[in-house]
Amino acid sequence: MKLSRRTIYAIILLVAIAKNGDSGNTTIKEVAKKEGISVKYLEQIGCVLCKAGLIKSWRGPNGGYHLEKAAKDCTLGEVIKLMEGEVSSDYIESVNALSLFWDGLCKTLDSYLNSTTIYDLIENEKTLDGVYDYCI
Amino acid sequence: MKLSRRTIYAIILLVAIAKNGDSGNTTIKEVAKKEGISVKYLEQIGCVLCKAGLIKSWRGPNGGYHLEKAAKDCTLGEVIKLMEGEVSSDYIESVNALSLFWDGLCKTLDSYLNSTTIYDLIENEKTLDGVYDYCI
DNA sequence: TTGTTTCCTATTTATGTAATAGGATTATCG
DNA sequence: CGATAATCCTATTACATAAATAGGAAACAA
Repeated sequence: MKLSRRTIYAIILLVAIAKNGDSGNTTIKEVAKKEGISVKYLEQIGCVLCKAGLIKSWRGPNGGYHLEKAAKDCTLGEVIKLMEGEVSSDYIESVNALSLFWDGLCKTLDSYLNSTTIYDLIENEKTLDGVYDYCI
Repeated sequence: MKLSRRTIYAIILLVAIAKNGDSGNTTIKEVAKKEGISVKYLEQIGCVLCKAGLIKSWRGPNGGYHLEKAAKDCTLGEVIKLMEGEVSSDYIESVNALSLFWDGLCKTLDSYLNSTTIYDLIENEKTLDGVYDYCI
């Protein structure tokens, strides 16, 4: 019942890319440095996100990443499923007493994760940082 | 986002103990054999549950376990928290964009886990096994 | 051609789970 | 008392996965 760093890094990367929007490319090096993450490790994660079609990449100078779809359409459920893999329940499903409970748990989790997007995270962050979209 | 075997074994053990009720003691050996779990491993788990006050033990011949409180009052939240430990969120909490999301996730999970009890699991199992409390 | 970026693959290191092992303690019963 | 049967305690091993490191290949711009 925890999120691996791999997944958290992926989310951090997506948030960084989304924040830049179309104003420019986001590079691994830049994000890794700012967040104190290993460049080589974050590279691998960028690669996975790209293969899965969540982001689009360009190589070479001025290269980097863009989001493939709008931040509002990128759910955490999608990201987490990609990074953590399918919830392996091979053993738990063989336990009769637990199968209904487990199904319910998965549904509860999914509905929460699929209703939160990268866009939401950026909004949350703004609130915490005391930056608002409007002024009085 | 998975349950360790340790936790599943603990739940299996609690269910077995609850099923016996006051009709007799439940032993590790008996449950381990029936469920195909290592006796020595299940012993360790029984010990943890006992220390935490979820079950009560007697040693020696005719020894074994009883529930410490009613199966309806034994929530899975309690059991899972005990076996899996506190959800370690040391890193995730330092990520501003994720803190609100994480809080919400924990609340969602807790409310589901705390609303399911060992008693519920036994009822679920009965349903699956085609055994009902009443007949038409 | 040089430099900068993503991409690919292999290897190491660290960590925690699952299981094994051996014995100590407690209690029953003949 | 002595044999037996159960929980309890602690240490160690085996295994899997996560996290990180490493070296270079491919793509691209100036």
